[in-house]
Amino acid sequence: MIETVEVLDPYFTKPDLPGNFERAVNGREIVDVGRRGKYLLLELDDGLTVVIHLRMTGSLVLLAPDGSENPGDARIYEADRSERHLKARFTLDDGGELRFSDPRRFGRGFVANGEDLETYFASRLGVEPLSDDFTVEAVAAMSAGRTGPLKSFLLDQKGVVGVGNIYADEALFRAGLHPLSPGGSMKPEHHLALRDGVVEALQRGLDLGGASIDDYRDAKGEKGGMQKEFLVHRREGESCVTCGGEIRRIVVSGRSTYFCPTCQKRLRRKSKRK
DNA sequence: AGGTCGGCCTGGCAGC
DNA sequence: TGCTGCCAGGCCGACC
Repeated sequence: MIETVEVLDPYFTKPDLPGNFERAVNGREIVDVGRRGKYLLLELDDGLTVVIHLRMTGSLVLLAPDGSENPGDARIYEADRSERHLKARFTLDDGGELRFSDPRRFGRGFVANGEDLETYFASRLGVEPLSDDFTVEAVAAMSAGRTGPLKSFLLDQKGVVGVGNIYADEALFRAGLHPLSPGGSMKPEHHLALRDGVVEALQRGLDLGGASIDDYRDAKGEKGGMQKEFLVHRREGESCVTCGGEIRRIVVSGRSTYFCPTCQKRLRRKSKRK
């Protein structure tokens, strides 16, 4: 049970007021924990759901009641580290503590009922890439007619959810697709390659516990290992693992984008039928 | 309507 | 040393 929640930075609940968030959460039981896209969900015993988005630098760390008995533990390291940027503290009745901290103040939290949440997600989020719904046909359907670059297509959460800048680069490299290729230029073999590239890149990230470039830590305060295995991301000037050529960096829709010009061939826009 | 871009934020770092 | 300015990026709203 959550005994109390303290919102220490009103930005966390913006545009709603911290008091509303606190009143809705205080004294409630967490009956389930879930996720939709990049949104974390804490389902409460009265049907409401706490929704938290970490954005880039937010972290949610669970301090166990016995955490302090184990100096040197990553959780303790993380507790110290998060103290400076602590935005919300959930005090649990077992003596544990759930902390949301965020140096850049981009992360947000709010409370919503099931119906509102469905509406909220329906207008923003598409298919889960690690579900059975992420088929070749789905990729074909959602990319059809798109003229914008593939990179933008992957970053758009209304198509596939959960893919951010890192995994978009890694997925496109795995798929052998150029980030500037128009979404609608893909043929069936490219739909398959892109689907597999996205799934492989995300699965590799999960296996390695995520990518900790600067801030990312898991709920126990541990770093991930994905950043050590980037194939292209943040590797400008380094050698391609496949062909040995030079990795390039360009900017696509305002985001740094890394790719291998040799392995990732640019597709031409489909010409209109006469 | 799809696509693009700037703004929100702050820490870290390069450059002077 | 200390200042300025840029970069990082998920999402949103404004604009074309």
